[in-house]
Amino acid sequence: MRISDLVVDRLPLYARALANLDSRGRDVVSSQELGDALNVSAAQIRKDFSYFGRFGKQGRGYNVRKLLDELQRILGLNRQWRMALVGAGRLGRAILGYQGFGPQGFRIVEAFDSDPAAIGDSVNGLVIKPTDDLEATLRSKPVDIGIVAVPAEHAQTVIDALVRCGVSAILNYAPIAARVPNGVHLRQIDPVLALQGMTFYLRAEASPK
Amino acid sequence: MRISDLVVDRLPLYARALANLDSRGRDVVSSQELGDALNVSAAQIRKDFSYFGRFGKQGRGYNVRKLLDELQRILGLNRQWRMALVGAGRLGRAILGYQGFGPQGFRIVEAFDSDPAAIGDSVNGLVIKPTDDLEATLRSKPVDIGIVAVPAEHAQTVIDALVRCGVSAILNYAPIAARVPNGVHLRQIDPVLALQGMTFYLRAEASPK
DNA sequence: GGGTGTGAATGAGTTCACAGCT
DNA sequence: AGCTGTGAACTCATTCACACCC
Repeated sequence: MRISDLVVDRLPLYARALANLDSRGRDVVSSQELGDALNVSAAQIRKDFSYFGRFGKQGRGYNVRKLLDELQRILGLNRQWRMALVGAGRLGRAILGYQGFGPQGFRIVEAFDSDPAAIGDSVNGLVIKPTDDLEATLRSKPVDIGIVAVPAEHAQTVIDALVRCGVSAILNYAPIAARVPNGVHLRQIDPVLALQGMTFYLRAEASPK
Repeated sequence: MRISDLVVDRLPLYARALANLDSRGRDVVSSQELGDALNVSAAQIRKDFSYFGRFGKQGRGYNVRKLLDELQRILGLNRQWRMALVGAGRLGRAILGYQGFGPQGFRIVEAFDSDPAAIGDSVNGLVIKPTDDLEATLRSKPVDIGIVAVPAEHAQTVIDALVRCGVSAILNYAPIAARVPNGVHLRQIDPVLALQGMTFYLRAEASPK
């Protein structure tokens, strides 16, 4: 059975909320309560879970620990994921320094840049390699996920190279509408787009008369 | 008439593509061609535009410059937007240094942090003020948009403070499901969620037998 | 009583397909 | 001939509402 992207994208949200509850010692939760915390309807949550199994107990709710385990298994969060970063400029270095990936099992194991001034630098214990070596490096030591933080004009080229190395999930920070072949997953981090999506409403509301 | 969020979120994408075409000297484009470049169907694009007016010419297509102007007007991109950043740690400083906001009319005009060691630092010509002064500062010199880059545990408090100051659009980098009152717009930048949405598929595909 | 799991009903969003302008 | 603009058809997603179980 085909599960919608929208459903899949909500699962990590649920997992995060459950991890919070778990760390606070909570052991049972209802779809209602979970939904209130996440701005999602209780019915939505129950339906989403129902695609994967029956994890709750009628009259009681869900066991937090058990449900969290299930979600982590479903999402593949119970293992380490190896990532390669391409582009080690300002943005790339901020990504390298970001402390939020590790605890969630995401580890950057290679970093590339094409600027001779950057190559050889050691950031957070990782030595920056020349982008020219990307294909050779990733073919001998594959990664699961690619992170693209190069200027817009080079992003598609880099993405194509990653795909050639068998990377089938890419997190792209460059502001372009990237193309990837079927079977390759792509997510976009694009703050400007997010801002522009909001100014539409500000514009409308800011004119009271 | 009520326009869907999904439509609004595609408009900036169109605007960006048109700006590219314009800068390359192109002056007419069809919905087909625009769609091919963005992985959106031609019908979708025509329908999206139709909510706002009739911008094309049958048999010819759209005038790039004119359509871009219309979209910029609709999205409010033809003016400057004042933003306040809260949280000037690693992430916050990377945001302050990001070169992509300015050219699109987004300017960070205030930066706050609660760490005494950070307060007073000058980053990119902007002096970091204590978060305690946030409300006083923003009440006397309002901003349009707030950017939140504080640790998860403080994010909701900061968001509430911004809302009290009349900020009605917030870009949140903290990994929480934030709550905002009706009429306040919120977008989330959350790379970990994006990654976790992809590992679901990797997990499934990685087990061939 | 309380809360899940789930078909059925509703609602939203996208695509179709074609009339009509250039 | 070519491409827009748009109702109508369709597909996909969410909510409803209730049988069922703890």
